[in-house]
Amino acid sequence: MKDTEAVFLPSRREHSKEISEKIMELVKKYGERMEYASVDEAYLEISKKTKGDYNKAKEIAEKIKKEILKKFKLTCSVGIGPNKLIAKIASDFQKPNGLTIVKSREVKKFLDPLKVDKIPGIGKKKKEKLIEINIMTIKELKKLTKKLLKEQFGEKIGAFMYNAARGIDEKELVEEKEQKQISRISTLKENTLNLTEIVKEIEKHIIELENEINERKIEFKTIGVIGIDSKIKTHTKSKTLDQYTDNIELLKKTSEELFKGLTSELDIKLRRVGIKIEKLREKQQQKSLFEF
DNA sequence: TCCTCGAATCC
DNA sequence: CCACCTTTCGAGGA
Repeated sequence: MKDTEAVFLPSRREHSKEISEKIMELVKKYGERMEYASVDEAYLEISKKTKGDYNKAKEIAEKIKKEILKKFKLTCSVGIGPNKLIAKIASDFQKPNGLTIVKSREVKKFLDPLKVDKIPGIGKKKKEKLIEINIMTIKELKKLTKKLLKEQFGEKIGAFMYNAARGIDEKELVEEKEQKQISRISTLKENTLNLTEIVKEIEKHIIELENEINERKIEFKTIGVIGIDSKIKTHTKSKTLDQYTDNIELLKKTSEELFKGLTSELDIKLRRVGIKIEKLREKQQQKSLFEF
């Protein structure tokens, strides 16, 4: 049984990605601009079309939901709001198959009673830290000063939390996001620190990366390896090359060296190992002799 | 200011 | 719920 599942998983993922792309295409026609947030999430800008009329926005949302249901037999959840943050929280509000509208003047009323972790970016850790100081809801979160939030959570995250609690989000839609890294990670059959075993596992990932690198004609400048030990602690090592490359042998060699360094510093066995390339760019035009 | 490492988040 | 994947941030050092 397990084997069967394993065989079907990759193809199913491919398939769902295809469907996702078709749905995204469909959605995009309803707005002015769209941001692909993930395989099953997108932001659609309709402010010009609706000119702030939420009734119009609602009609659009209903049409989208209907068309997706008809063409793909799938339901989806939609959130409508004055900015991406509110739209996102609204879309999470009723799931599945929801449609939540939050007008500008309703933002405060909508956010106040929600638990802090409804804000995207506030997960388990920040939630716990806030609970420590008796902050559970967004209304309570607003009692904290920007200064305190920055001290406790850092400059950027603190400012973000301060604004998010007030429904403030000025971020524009990003239509074309460029991917910044490609990684693969997997769980070992048995935990180990043995370099040969690890390299064997990483070999598989490198083959996958090689395909992607070739298909997309990209180059990378940084190579990183990651190990997660039996206590679920993360260990990483990375190396930035002095030039961009698409050399797979170099990727192999470098990752092995990085793992050599990584494992030598550890006395706890690794459970999962992975590899990543970052600082990506389109492969440059072949240099002409002249340029060379 | 860049690099490295790790934590946290999300899907 | 877990495994996997991506991104972003922060700290510390070069």
